[in-house]
Amino acid sequence: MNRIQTTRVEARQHEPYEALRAEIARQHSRFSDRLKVIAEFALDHPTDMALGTVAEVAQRAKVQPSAIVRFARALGYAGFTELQQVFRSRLVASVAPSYKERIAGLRRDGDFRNTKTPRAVLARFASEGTVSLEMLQEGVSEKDLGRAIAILGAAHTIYVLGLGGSFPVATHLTYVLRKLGRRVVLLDGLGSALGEQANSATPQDALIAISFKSYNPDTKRLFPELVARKVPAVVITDSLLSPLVEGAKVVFEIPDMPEAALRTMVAPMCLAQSIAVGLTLTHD
Amino acid sequence: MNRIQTTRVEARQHEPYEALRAEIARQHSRFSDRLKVIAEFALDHPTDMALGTVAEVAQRAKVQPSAIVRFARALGYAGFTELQQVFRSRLVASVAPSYKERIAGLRRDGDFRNTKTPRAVLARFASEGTVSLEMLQEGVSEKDLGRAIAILGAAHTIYVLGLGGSFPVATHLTYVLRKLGRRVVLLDGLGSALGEQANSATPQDALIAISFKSYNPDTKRLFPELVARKVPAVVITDSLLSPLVEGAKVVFEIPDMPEAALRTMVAPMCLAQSIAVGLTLTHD
DNA sequence: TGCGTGATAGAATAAACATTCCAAATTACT
DNA sequence: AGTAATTTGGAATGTTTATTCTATCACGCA
Repeated sequence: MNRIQTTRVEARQHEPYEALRAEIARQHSRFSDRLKVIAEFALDHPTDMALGTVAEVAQRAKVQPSAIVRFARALGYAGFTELQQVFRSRLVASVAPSYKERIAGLRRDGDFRNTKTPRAVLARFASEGTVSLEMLQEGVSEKDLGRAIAILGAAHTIYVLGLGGSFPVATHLTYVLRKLGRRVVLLDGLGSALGEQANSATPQDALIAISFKSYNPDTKRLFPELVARKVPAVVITDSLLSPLVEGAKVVFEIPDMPEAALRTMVAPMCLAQSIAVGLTLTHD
Repeated sequence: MNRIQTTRVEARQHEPYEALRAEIARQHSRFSDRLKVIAEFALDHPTDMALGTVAEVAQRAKVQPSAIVRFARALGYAGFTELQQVFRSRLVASVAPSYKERIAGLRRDGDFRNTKTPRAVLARFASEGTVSLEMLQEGVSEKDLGRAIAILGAAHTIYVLGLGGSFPVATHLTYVLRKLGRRVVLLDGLGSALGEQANSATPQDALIAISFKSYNPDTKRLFPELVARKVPAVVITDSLLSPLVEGAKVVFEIPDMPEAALRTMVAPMCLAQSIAVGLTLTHD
């Protein structure tokens, strides 16, 4: 009985499931013995109801499979399968809403669809940026950050690789690192000397590479070379399937947002800055 | 809100699913075409993988059911059913919004003040970024945006001036503008030729200049020159007392945040991007 | 005690399902 | 260019799974 009240708080999020709970509670007294057993089991073990087969649920609830089906029918469903969908909706609702769902939520708030005025464009990019920052905060682990900082902190010289759309991130990172007194080489490919710029990198140095879809060809080419030369690499990219993942010591994954008008560099910039500033902590 | 954050964190700690993600990423390059498609689908739609039947998943991923099974076997599982258990474990792990998580969430929020761990640094910068994006949205007027876009839209060539800490914003703006097919000159001072780079600017062109405290000396010198030559100027800076204000046609003021550890370029980046994309609207 | 009503267990059945198999197609190799 | 090897699509297969059926059981009532 308590159970029903306490979960009420979340009722709005998974409506159908909560409605089912209420219905089961309401009908409980009218049920036959066996149905009562099943009703209690269902309220206590919603996850089992969602994922188990009829036979499994029956065994756990210590009843016959047919009783489970009768239970579903008693609640007005065509069969167990239909009832199970409701329990599954609870799982789906509880899982961390993906980028897609969050954006969908945002769109409902603002008038995102009609990106007709400059102001709306700004609003859209600002919102996307906010979401991406939130996701960044949640998605980056203390462990990865620590390892990245350790690698860069131990480096004699830090090589920064970020071309094309990622170049602003690279320049910003370079700027901050230099402000903090680090030796930094920005691999900017100036004079088509990208390879030569990276020639002096050794295993005592470190590489931090930034690249997103569609990955810059020069980045794609140079990164494996440096990895092959045993230069420890920290990577900021958009997918574990990125060409920069193989051989990297640490990978920060910043997934792209679906339906984004244009990739926002807000999160990568923020992460880069955090890594750089994080370097100062180890030296206190 | 708490729930979302904590489940994300837990998901990362939750071994089997994350291990599977890593394994899929590791093997991705070795997979055949069809298997690659499925691998990407699996990473993108874990919930579908958890709850769907082979036929459903196959349909959604636009492959044959048999390919799904082959995918599971390629990863070392006996079949799809076994693979699916791993995806289901993610759902199970994400449910259970117990008091445990709330405590974890609260502690993170409490950690906010003392910026001692890399994670706290990230949290701080991300929060600052979020705030600055909100303020940007509120502080920028439709009118200024429209005027800035009109000026840049009418320009034959757009000159972008942003040095020092603002250089990343300048490179990003340049990148986006060029993607959109604009003629852009990035005044980067390469080879100490800043003045020469700007020589060709005329009143038919436009200048967009970005600079923040402490204002870059070269920017401070060059900007008035261009204004004197009647090049219409749009400015992004931090104060109306900035050296870039005099002579500017439009000024976007993005004040520095009090107690900011380091100026975040998040808002300027976002504004720059919005202006650039806003240019496309007038041409529809 | 005997009859009737409804519940139940367990087997029977039918549907859904994952998996396997094989021919065709594509790719790699000689 | 020809052959082997791999990949792929789609139907066939065998298994699992939900559902239905029926005989039996429990219980209330006269």
